[in-house]
Amino acid sequence: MRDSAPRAVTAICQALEEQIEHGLLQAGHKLPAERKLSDVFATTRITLREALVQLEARGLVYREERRGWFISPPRLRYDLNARSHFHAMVQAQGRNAHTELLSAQAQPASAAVCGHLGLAPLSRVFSICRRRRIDGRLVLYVEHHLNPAFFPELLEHDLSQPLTELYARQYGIEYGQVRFEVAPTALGAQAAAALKVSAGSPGLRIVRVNRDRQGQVIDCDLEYWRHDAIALVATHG
Amino acid sequence: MRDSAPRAVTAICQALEEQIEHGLLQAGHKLPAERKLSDVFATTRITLREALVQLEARGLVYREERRGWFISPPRLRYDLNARSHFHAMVQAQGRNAHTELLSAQAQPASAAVCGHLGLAPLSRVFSICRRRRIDGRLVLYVEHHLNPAFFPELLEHDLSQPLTELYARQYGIEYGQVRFEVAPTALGAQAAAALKVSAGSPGLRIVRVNRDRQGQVIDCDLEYWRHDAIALVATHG
DNA sequence: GAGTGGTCTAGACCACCAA
DNA sequence: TGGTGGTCTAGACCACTCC
Repeated sequence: MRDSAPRAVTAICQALEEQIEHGLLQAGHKLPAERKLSDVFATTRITLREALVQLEARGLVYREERRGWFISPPRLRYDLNARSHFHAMVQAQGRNAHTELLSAQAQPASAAVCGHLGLAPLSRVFSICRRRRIDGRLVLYVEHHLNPAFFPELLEHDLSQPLTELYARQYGIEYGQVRFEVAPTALGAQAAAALKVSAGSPGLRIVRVNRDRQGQVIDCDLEYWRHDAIALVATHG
Repeated sequence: MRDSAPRAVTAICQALEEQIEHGLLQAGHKLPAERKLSDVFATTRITLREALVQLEARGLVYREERRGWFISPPRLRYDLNARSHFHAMVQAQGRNAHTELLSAQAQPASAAVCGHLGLAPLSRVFSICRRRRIDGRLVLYVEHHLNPAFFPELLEHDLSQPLTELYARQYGIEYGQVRFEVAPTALGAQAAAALKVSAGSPGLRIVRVNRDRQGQVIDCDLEYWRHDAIALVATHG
């Protein structure tokens, strides 16, 4: 409980933290190479990396696979009450949003997805995978799984536009009730690769199950966020 | 992206995972010593520990400071819509809840707490620190900060009982609107010590700002959860 | 091609927990 | 008191990024 002689890791964390707080290192700025930093702090790479991993856990720095360590930008505020989509949310906070389509296909749904959508096992669904950036930084890997009953000929349409617009314009569907499930977990292989983070790094998993105005489940989203990229906000009562 | 020869860490993770899935290792069960495990997998402690840290990030195992590694129990479902308190929530899920009072005092509030409560800087508040267990496992460190205007002579009362009951019985106060802020982060020194986890391990921070039926802010809670102990659930619209 | 991060080895000492 | 986890050292090789 006592720190008579503070650990090396703690000392490194505090030093870097102070630099960040005083603005000497700014959001998005790249840190020096690990070997250089371990020289600066007169320690080994292993020890230095442990300090960086702790700062990563606290959300002060992040890494891009094989590219190095960077100073984290502020978290996006994700309001569960608001009915807005990613781009609107990001732009409302004065930041730049970008979405990239990774894949779109009809395929048999996983057991979990069948459960969320209330479909029979092995039902086919439309699955759309995308990744999203805020100010250029990869922050979100998301799989949309759509109940095909509501979306005939889905794959014929332009899927690079916001889905909510496609829903409204092509199918006359608008969101009603939304159910969220949120749990901190490690990013799986797919999400990690898409976000260019090392497999097993911490993330936040958000499952959205969306209903239309009549209360029917129309689709579900599996979102995998960099853990330090968002802060959820919700009001109840 | 390819795993021609899977990493040692990955192989260890998969082996342990399989044991857990097949029920050979059950919730709460303690794993063998790190040195023994590193022998079993013919690797070094460093490598073995990295595998354990990854499983920890995924919520499959957890550790208690200086006591070893254990298999994680299922997550508690924390329903943001429900108005129930910790004990009711835990018991409703067939598990055993326990609360321990760590401290209770009147003190100047931090800047963040003043902001949440809408008080002038350096206002005095009642601060109550507790830690909570599920089935004996430490999972939550929480600080309650109460606006003293609503709670005259608070410290005279029995603070080991559920606060909601105290509010209702002694002060005639019931919760109205609740606002949540949720962010994954590392556990701070205080929370880590209280939960007996190594400082800097991953956690989930939840801030609750509670209003009464008239819409006045009466208190706020700063909750620090073991990251693998809960899954949030919320419904909107 | 140089330099970087990702991964791994083979030890060591200390503080603390349990017996 | 013996064994454990927490911490740290001093290297190494490889795959990839970036120039």
